[in-house]
Formats: sequence, C-alpha cells, structure tokens
Amino acid sequence: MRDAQLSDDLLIWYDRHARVMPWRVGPMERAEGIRPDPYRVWLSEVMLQQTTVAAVRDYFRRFVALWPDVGALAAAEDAQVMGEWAGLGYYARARNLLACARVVVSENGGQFPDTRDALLRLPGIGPYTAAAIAAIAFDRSETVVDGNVERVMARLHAVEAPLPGSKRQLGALAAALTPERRPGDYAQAVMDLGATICTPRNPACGICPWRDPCQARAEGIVASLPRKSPKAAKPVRHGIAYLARRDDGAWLLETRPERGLLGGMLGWPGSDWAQDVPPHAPPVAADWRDPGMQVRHTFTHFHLRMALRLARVGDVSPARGRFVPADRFRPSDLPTIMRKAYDLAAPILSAG
DNA sequence: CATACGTGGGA
DNA sequence: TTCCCAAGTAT
Repeated sequence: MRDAQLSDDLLIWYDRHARVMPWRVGPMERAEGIRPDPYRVWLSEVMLQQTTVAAVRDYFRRFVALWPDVGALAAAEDAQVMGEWAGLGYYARARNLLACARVVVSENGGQFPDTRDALLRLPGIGPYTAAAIAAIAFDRSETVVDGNVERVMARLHAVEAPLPGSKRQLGALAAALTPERRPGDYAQAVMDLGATICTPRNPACGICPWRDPCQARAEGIVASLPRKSPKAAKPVRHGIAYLARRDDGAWLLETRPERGLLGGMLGWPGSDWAQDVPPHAPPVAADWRDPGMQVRHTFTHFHLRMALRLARVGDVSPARGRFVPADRFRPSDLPTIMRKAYDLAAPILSAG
C-alpha cells in the first residue's frame, strides 16, 4: 500500500472519530476557515507533555480563563502561575512556560514563531512540541513523534528493536507518512489512534483503520511492541516535613529553589530526602510533636516516605520559610506531596 | 546516551 | 500492592 493511501485512510478515520477537546478547532469552525490559536496550541501541548488528556482538561480551561493570551500570561506573577500549575507535575514546564511567554512578548511582539526551527529555540519547546505547534497552528508539514507515534510505527512496521534505541528509525518511518495536506489534523490523528485504538495494552485492532497494513498484526506480535529496555528499580528515600501553624492561623511555608525537584513550588520546610533522613534543623524553635504520620508518595525515579512533625507556635521568627496568613493560603497551590501532608495535618492543627 | 523530573489511573 | 504508563525537555 502507498504511504499516501495510509495517511488518507487515517484522516478519513479522524474526521469521524476525532475527540472533542477544549484546545481543538472543530470541523464546523475549520470549514469556516478558522485556524487554531497558536497560544492555545502551545499551552495545551506543553500541558500534554507526559500528561494525560483527562488530567490536562481542567488546567487548560483555568489557564485560558485567567490568561486569555500570551501577553496576559507573560505579565502574570510567577507565584500565581506556579500555584495554578500545582498538581499537574513536571514543574519545570511551568517555569519554562512563563519564560517562553515573556520571550515571545519581549522579542517577537507577542507572536509565536511559525516554523519548527524557530519554535525549537524557545524554552520548554523540544522536538515534539515544536513540530506539533508548526503543524497544528501553522499548517506546516512537520512530523510529530511522541510515545503514541512511536508505538503506532513500531506496530505498523513490526519494528522489534527496543526503545529508546529505535527512536531514530521510528521517527523516519513516521516522517515517510506525514502528508503535505492537513499535516496538523494528521498529527493529531496518529496520536488519537495511539491513545484510543493502538493502546499499550489491549489494542482494539478489530476497529483500527490500519488493521490491514499492520505488519505486527500480520505476525501476531502486536502486544509485544514496542519493546523497551528494562528500567531501573525505584529506591526508597526518607525525609521529615515540619508543619507549623501560628496562633492567628498562618502556616509556615517556603518557596523551593528554582532548580531541582518541585523547583519553584510552595512546600513545607524540612529535611532533604535520602536513603536515611539527612541531618537537619527544624525551621523554627517549637514544641514539635510526632503524630506518627507518614506521607507515602512515588516520584518518577524514587519512592518517598515523608514523616511529619507538627507544632502550634506564637509570634516567632522562623529560620526558614515565611508565615502565610490563613486568608492567603490555598492548599491547591501545593504540589501533591505537600498537599497530602496538609490533608493529614490540618485537622489536628486546626482543632481547639 | 543516561538521568532527573510528577502525578493519577488502570491492570 | 505494585507496576506500568501518558501528546517530552533539559542537562
């Protein structure tokens, strides 16, 4: 079968099965010549990096309501943007999002560049996102290669070499299929196919638009592809977090360093996290209580067990962090690990 | 090329 | 419970 026939078949499938998403331009609007807003395409693609559509939906809606265009976002306070991103994960994305918005406004008059190469130079935009924005927002024939595309190509062409070594080969196979016409729809079509039909487990080959040309299906090896190199086991790390509440209801919090885990996010002062709890001092002198509570949380590359220490304090000066008044503290501004600690501690520190 | 970087849902 | 995984990027 010719490559052009394959991409045509997928576009026909996409026209009937495309999922509705807040950042997509529907068929009706597209028929009226409406193009996707590059700002919304960019924002959604950054949020979708390593993150499911279901998790992104409400964050995307909230962001565009608060900041309708790149100029508004560029003018936002760092702390507010980080707070709105809280819970979505990979917080370097939020820091880069702001940096990118400010570059676009200050160096490009608020217009996103319309080529893959120019987009690639912006913070937080890598090969995938640059191609996605160029194709979807600017109708350029660029090839998007994400996890979905890799999986679909590995199966369509029965590539048995394991990832990540096979990335280059899978990218070349994807490029050979990218059409000149409707490249943005095609890009989203392959990803939709991977997300809904050609899934990692239990793929729905019976209703796949590419079931006939699929080589892995012909060979009966769909379920085993793509092959992947084995992953390292996650070690367990331990730490202690200190939750202090002042008599007037204020909470002792700190903004974490820009670099590293949860960089730039609000959190409870505490020890570093290591195989054994590292030596450290509490953030403020107080009658610290051990409630026997532990927050268990799994990050990308380790499991964490974070023990809690709780205290009620008077009008003291902390060595670390700052007291945030109760009426200015939103638990939703906390990354999930820190919010779990709050959820455990709040009932105790709020009582009488 | 390998590693750091979050989270929630599903099997 | 545990493991895997999701529209990747930066270093």
